[in-house]
Amino acid sequence: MGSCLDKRDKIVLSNPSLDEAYIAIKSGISKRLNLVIIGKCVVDYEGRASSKLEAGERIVLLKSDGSIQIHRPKESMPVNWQPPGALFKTKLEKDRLHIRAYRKTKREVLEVEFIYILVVILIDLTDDAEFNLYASEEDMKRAILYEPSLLEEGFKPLTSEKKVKSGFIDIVGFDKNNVLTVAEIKKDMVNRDAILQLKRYIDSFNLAEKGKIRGILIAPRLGKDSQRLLSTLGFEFKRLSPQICAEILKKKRRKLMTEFLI
Amino acid sequence: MGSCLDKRDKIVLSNPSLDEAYIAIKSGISKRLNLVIIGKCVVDYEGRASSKLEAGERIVLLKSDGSIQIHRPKESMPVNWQPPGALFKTKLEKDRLHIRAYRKTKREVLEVEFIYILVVILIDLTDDAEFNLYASEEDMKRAILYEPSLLEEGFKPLTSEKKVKSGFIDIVGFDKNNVLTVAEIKKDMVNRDAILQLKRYIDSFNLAEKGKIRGILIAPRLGKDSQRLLSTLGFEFKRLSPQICAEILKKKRRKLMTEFLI
DNA sequence: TAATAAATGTCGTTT
DNA sequence: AAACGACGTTTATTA
Repeated sequence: MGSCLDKRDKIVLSNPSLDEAYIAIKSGISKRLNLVIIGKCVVDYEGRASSKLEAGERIVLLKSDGSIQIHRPKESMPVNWQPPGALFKTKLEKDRLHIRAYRKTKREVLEVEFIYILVVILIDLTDDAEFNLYASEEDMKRAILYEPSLLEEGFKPLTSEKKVKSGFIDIVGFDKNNVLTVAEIKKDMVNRDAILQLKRYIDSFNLAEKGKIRGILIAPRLGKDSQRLLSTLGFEFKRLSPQICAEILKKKRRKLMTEFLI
Repeated sequence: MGSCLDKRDKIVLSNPSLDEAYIAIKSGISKRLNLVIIGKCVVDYEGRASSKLEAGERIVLLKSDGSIQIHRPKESMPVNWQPPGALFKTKLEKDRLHIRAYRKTKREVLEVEFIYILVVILIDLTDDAEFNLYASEEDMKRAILYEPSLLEEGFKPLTSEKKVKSGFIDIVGFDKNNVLTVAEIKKDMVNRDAILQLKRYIDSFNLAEKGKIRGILIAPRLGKDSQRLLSTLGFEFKRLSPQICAEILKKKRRKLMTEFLI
């Protein structure tokens, strides 16, 4: 019935016939778009367990990575789903629109059988943003500059960012024995790349200094395989979780607020 | 821009202005409808943890029970969410449409800040259907270990899992005549593969024992073609439905709870 | 590929 | 509201 087609790869159908919906959904799946389908359906699942959901009106999400979720009007979790990597097939049969999601690896099948459809949306979404739980690397750096003992007792940071040939160094300062110390922060596990990056930074200091430089990798975890490379290069690892940094920053904000009020 | 209003309590807006979207969303929240909002947004969460998601295009689901989920175009789990019982508030400010979901009990706040909106759907969905989940093979095994008579009167199971060369045996024990008994569970029909798997398990016992071993296949059904192979190998079939196991386990949970209280 | 541990787990049940 | 267990848990990491 209602249909809107824009410059963007987007189609919105309101109260489509099953035929119209079928054509749209089939094309959406083949184009790997994201689909939202709202309608009355029956859902069957067969795999690790089996389930049967009788007819009712639901919101179905098909994502471009091959994941599917069936949402009832209540409850935060989908009543049925299939993780990424499922293969979608759709067909029109006996006045029902079927969507199947297979997962070969686990031998799981999810089938949604639509009796009528209220809305169909096909849309191409762009989302490359970073998701930071607790604190970003930037936040971790801020926390260390505010509370240098997070890195080590007696650590004295220099300017927050020092440019060297190969990029920007996260943290530069002097330890309690006044030894030049360079640190690289990672919000996830330290891997080979992070260690080599720190090496490039340290190599870019001039030769005279190089012997006296401490290299430290700061991260919540050290990859098992990275331990050896770390030792080889003579670097150190300091465990620091984004959670703790987030709390330090929260405390800092509170402190600033209090001081302001005095 | 595009808008469709039908007899049913349903509104679909395609490419609305933030003002149009705001009016619709506000009314949808107050009427406790289900909302689907697609658009570019920034998401902040502060509560048990904290998180920040930079701008990107996402699908946001607001349900009538006060739950909210933000879905990125990939990944089956929402990147941010709030369980049922949250309080939704929306406001228009500085060319941004804000939606906040508070959970007083856990002191959690989720904020979605829309930069532009591609689609808004308000819809009243009806879904009173029953959802039935039937047991998995693992559940069937648990049920038999809890209530061995499901397999046979007088059956005494041994350890829950016995490792043999070819894998793990589902059930091992002694029958009422103290004959060693090995059972393979299938939640569907018994087929050729299941029977041969049981054979491999039994073959992996040492020769001296082998003569005295009973082999039993436990499943809701026995495949027509499998009867002959079963007889040839001297195995038996015990009908057991996942539904019954599911009920036994439910009873067990209740009983454990009661015993705990004594 | 399988085993193990953590999760803003969620969900139901009972205290 | 808090505690405990189960889940088609999911997700990530390690062997």
